[in-house]
Amino acid sequence: MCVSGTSSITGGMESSEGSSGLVRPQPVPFDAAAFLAAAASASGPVQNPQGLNPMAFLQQLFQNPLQYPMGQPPPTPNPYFPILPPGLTNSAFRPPKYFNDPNGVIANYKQPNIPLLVPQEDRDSGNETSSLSPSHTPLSTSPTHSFPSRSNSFSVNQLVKEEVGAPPAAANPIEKIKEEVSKATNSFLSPMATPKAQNNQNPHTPQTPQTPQFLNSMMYGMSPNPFMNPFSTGPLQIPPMMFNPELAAALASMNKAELCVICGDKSSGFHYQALSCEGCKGFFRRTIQRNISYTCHKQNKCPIDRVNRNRCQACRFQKCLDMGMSRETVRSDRGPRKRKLSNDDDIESVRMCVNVTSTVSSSFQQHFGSFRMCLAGDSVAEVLKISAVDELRNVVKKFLGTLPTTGELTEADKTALANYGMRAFTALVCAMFQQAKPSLSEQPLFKLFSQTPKDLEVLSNFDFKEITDDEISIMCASALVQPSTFGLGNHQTVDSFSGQLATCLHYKLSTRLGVNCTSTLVAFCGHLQKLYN
DNA sequence: CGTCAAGGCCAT
DNA sequence: ATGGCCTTGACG
Ligand SMILES: [Zn+2]
Ligand SMILES: [Zn+2]
Repeated sequence: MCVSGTSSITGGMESSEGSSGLVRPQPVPFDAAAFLAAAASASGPVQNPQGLNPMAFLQQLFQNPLQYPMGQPPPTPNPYFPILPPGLTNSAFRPPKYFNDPNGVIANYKQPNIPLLVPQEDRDSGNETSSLSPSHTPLSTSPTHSFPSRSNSFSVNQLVKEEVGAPPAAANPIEKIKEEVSKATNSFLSPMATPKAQNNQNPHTPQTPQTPQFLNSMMYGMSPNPFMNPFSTGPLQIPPMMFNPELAAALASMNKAELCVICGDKSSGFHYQALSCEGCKGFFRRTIQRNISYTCHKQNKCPIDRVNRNRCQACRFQKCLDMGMSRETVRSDRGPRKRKLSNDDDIESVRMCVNVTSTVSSSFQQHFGSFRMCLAGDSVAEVLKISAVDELRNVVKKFLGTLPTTGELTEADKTALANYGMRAFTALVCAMFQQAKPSLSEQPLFKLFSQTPKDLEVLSNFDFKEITDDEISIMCASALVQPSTFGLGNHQTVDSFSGQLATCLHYKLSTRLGVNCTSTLVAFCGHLQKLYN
């Protein structure tokens, strides 16, 4: 069941040199007909009893082939596969009633707060900026300070817009942090990916189903927006959504939820976490707000439908609860919802990036050597001298052991990450060094590539020449910390940390590339994903 | 700015 | 009390 450390990447390939190579994992065949039959005959949300490959199901839907980006199906059946049988329209992928979620895995999924290795006590003492600056050369063009610190909109126009403001000299260290924040706001702090469908359509032509904003909620229960983490698989552990627009569209179209799950009237969206009509919404709110209790005068079995829903308040309220309406989401105080993000959070976000980056970067250089120093001098980075897969796996596991959060994973999980990510890791390192200094491709590490030369081709589309050591470290760590790894015991931690790494990379790129950081990050993530095919 | 999901309003 | 429609505020 779990990925053992022995032989999942090193296949039985005998290369002529006798060195073990990195083998591309292959997708396994999938019996789509059997799965569709099971789906058609099911009366509720379909379980995935055999742990079948979800991508193959979607492939059936869309004749064009989709690649399964993770290479292999999950080793254990995934009971949360949320595909409904055709014809079941009143579907809402919300816990607790619409998922098979007996243990509340989805309903209770939350991103944990990851403790950082860097202590935070001197957060106000103002020495932080020194760690910001070394690799941060101020943008040559005039910085864009005059943007509001938190923009509510994200548009290309705004990004492309040139600002010609004089940079205010920031003497106060805290001002410098704020300056960092505001500089990063329009690139680093804005959404990484806006998977907008092309909406240049004629308003009179039938609209192709757009991906609703709440698709993430439907797919991921209460988890945070997966679009913010390009690597996230969500608790369902399906392939990263960012690179599967078809997957998103398919699930969106299958989630045409129109009816109130309580009375069957036309629904007006989610209310108190249940798909419901205006009537049931108001009824539930009044009941909770005024703390009313009802009694059924029959057997607590009154049918609730559109015409009869007012016959018995007790049974209606009970059905509201049964269908998943939550008391907690009725606001008791009249006040507005609390905002989740503030300027302080922006500062905190930048601080997190700085801390995580410095930890990862120093550990990376300690284990694998410095990219920039290798290019500058005659010394060859240690990583390039690695000649055997087992050796690489050991160093990688040691590296993972020193990172925040992955250091706390079990040995088996670290092994799983190393096995899954080693190929991409090697490809990244080789591509970086080769691009910057072609003569280095004589080094032993490149020999591990004899079986998969295409990896370097894939990465040749990405320009690594100007890259910094910090960025390399984060990129390589990202290659290893992939939530789509199979057999993880602690998937949640990996998912979360992969998001932090992506955020760090986004931030680092923003200090070097300004407004181009987002597109660069997305491009990198896209290329990286191909290495797991 | 548009969407989602909260509360409020008020004719029925 | 109900529920169709409106306003509001957070979020992306
Ligand atoms: Zn209803
Ligand atoms: Zn009743």
